[in-house]
Formats: sequence, C-alpha cells, structure tokens
Amino acid sequence: MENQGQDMTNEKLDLDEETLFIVSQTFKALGDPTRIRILNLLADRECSVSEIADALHLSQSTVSHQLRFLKNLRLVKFRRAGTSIFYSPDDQHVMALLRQAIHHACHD
Amino acid sequence: MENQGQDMTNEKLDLDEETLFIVSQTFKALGDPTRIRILNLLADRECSVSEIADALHLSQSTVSHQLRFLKNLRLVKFRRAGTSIFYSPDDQHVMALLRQAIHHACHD
DNA sequence: GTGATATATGAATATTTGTTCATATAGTGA
DNA sequence: TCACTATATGAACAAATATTCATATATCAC
Repeated sequence: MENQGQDMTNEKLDLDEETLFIVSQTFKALGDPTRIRILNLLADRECSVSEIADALHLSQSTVSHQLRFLKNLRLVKFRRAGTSIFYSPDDQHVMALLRQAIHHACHD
Repeated sequence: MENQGQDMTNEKLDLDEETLFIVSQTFKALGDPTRIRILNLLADRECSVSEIADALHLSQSTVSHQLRFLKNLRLVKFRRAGTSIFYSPDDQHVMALLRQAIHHACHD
C-alpha cells in the first residue's frame, strides 16, 4: 500500500480505513488464547490438525475452525499429505509480533 | 515473571496460563479499531478526553469507556489539569507492537 | 454556595465471537 | 465398490464486546 492520495506528512497521525482494518484484524487474530497456543506451537514445528488438537487438548472441530480463521488472514499455510493436512506459519511479521509479546510478558 | 517451576528448555514451547492471559489481553486491547485510533493519536501527543473525542469523531462516553479499558491494562496513564484529564501512552512495548503492525500493514 | 464544563459510570442493547454437536467432504487401502 | 481415517463446515448456543443513553462525579469560576 502506498498511501495513495494522502498527505505523507500525516502518515503517522491518521490511519486510513484499510490500514486500520488490517491492523485490527491482525491483532484480533492474536487476541484469543486458543489461536495464540496454535501459532506458538506452529512456530516450533509444522503440525497436522490432529497433532495440534492432541498437543493442546482441543477438539478437532475447534482447531479446524481456528485454522480456517488464521488461513483466511493468511497467517498460516498448509500442505496435504495423504489424509492429513499440515499447517505452518505464513506471516513472519505476525509471528514476530507474537514472539515479542510473549517475551515481554515473560520478562517484565 | 521468572517462569517458576517450569522447564526452561520448554519455555518457547508451552505457555503457562498467566503468560497466555497477559499476551491475549494485550492483543485484545489492540484488536479494536477505536482503541487503535486512540493509541495512535496518543503516540503523537498527550490528549484530553474531549480532544480525543473531537479528533476522532467519537462520543465522550465511548472514549471514556475505552480509556478505562486501556487504563486497566496500564497501557495509558493520565494526569489531571483542572477539569480536564490528559492521557498518554504508558507501555512502550505495546506501543512498539502497534507501530510495527501499522508499518507492516502500510508497506506489505 | 451556584452554574458551567469535563469526565466517569451503569444499564441496556446489538453485534461479534468461540465452542460444541452433528454431519459433510475427501483421501487411503483393501 | 466399501470401510476407515482426517479434516472441514454449518447451525446453535453462550459468552464477551462496543456503543449509546442517561446520569453521576468532580473541578473551576463566580
């Protein structure tokens, strides 16, 4: 995005609708404990849906719903392997935000 | 927090309840467009409640409610000046997260 | 004290959100 | 084909959330 038609001197001051939407959606994705746990697990290793469910003691349905959410925001990607589908992070910026937040929460 | 009684080799892998709560609360705070706009404004300059309401075209009540939210999480601080109350950011880590997210949303 | 202004708060409401349950889809191997 | 396993999906429900309206509180000037 190139901030079309906006005064660049104001770039920091007032957020256009689209940026605001993207930013709030991104943070909303990280604002749920279940999604944080899923992303934190995927940060370590690629996992199938059932591996995630087992590791985090969540139902298959819950995991699948949350993965769809994360997939829609392009925060995770997936590959098929037989009947399993393996998920992994797909947005390094967002993963960096998560890492930082965890680090701060642990060390402040 | 010192990660009491946890295996440090697993620090990255599994989040304790408290860390998970803090992280998700923090991101939840940033997951609403109104709060993002307020924090983004305060990043630039200290503002009174009515200045925020005017600048962002929000009702006084909405601003006050959201400031209470941010105040409870210690994301903003305030000082009294007559009948006005001026708010400013109080968590540089969270403000850094916001800055990064905006930057990425604008430049990706 | 009174009146005027600034902010905070509680209740009510509408919307959003996360999970569960039941079921559908899709791939595998016999 | 069938049975089996893995994943996705839709509807329903409960819980959380953001805003509005009305009102309370607090400070200042007089």
